[in-house]
Amino acid sequence: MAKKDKDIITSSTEEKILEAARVVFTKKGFAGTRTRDIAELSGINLALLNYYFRSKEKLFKVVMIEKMQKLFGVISPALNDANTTLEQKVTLIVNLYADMLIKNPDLPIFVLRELNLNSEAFGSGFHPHKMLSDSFFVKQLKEKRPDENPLQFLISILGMIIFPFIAKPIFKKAIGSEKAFEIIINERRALIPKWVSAMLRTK
Amino acid sequence: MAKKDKDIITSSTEEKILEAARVVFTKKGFAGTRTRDIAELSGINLALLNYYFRSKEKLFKVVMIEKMQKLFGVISPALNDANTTLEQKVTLIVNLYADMLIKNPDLPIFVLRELNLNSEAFGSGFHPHKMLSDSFFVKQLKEKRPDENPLQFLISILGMIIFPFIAKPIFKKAIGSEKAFEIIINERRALIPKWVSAMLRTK
DNA sequence: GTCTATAGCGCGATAGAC
DNA sequence: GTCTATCGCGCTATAGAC
Repeated sequence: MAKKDKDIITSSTEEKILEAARVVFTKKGFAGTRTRDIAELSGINLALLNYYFRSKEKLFKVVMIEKMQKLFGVISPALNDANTTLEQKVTLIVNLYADMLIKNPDLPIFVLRELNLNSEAFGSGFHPHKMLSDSFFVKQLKEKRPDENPLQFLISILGMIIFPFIAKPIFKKAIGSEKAFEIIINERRALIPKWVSAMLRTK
Repeated sequence: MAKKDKDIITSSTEEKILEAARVVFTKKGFAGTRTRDIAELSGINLALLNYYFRSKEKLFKVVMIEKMQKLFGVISPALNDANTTLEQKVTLIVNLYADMLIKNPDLPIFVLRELNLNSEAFGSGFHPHKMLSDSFFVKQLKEKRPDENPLQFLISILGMIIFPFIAKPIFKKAIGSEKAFEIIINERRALIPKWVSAMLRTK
């Protein structure tokens, strides 16, 4: 037991800081965030934040890794299920993302924003591209479409379900309320699998 | 002639500052940018930046409006051409975006990042959703698919062509070089129109 | 118009009492 | 562990000479 039992008996203060950090970093990005705002929101003092996490950057990295795992880990079980067809996997992936992203609409723009701003700083440790490329899903795509790059389908599927959350500020006015946005997303749960099936049938 | 001829005889200094501002703001975002960096890159002094643009924020807004027009304006002529079919429009839109985004790969993440960070600050003046919703392209979509929301197709088409540029840091390692990325995008010039045609034929 | 110098403030981080 | 107070730096913006 190398890590003590910090995972089980989580320090309440540490968790309060983390929870506030998640909110503020997500909303304002790393550069736009002031540690004072995190301290205030968590109801503790600025000094305590540095006592627990040493620096703004170290605190950010904890949040960033969490968020990346959330964004890419969600579909991991679906990608590698040997007992489902290609079409079933697409349906599952789309629905898993729809569920998770409706609850966490800012997650994709947060992760992709920070990855683009700081290309190298967070490359270590977590490799989403391997998770995708080595998946059973990609293997099935190759079998069905041996002459095409499976990445092309992958990009399209992820783009169709994730992009609306990133481009929300643009479509917001065309859509109206938050509720209307959710209706659009919920419609896509059925539309995208139907579309992808059609894409997989083209010659 | 209300605007003088500034459009023609552009002040060299002003343009030098603007050009540097485009580079730095795009790379680091508004919050991550220091006006000192812009001054240094443009080869002028920090004071001169404020002399021409009054403040960091005002300079940013100039750049932001430019970039938004570039991102959403490219397809404007294609969207409203009364003499092309739905399929032809899709092909044109995809190719116009591929051309422009290969030359400006950071443009989408820049605009969407800043719009998401500052939802209200840049809403005034430019309304991409109207450009899209009121277009002849959407009218044609409605005719072909009267029972479906044309926005659903629009989101998918834009997502398929724009998303890879936003998610580049993720796929980068799976793809390899910059050249390989461009090959993927160039393949999509033919793939996406073919796929969208199939989508439009589904029942 | 362009520069140097600096005002004035807000930031991340720390010292040190409790 | 938690606080108050403060350091020291770097930022945007401006004053003022040329």
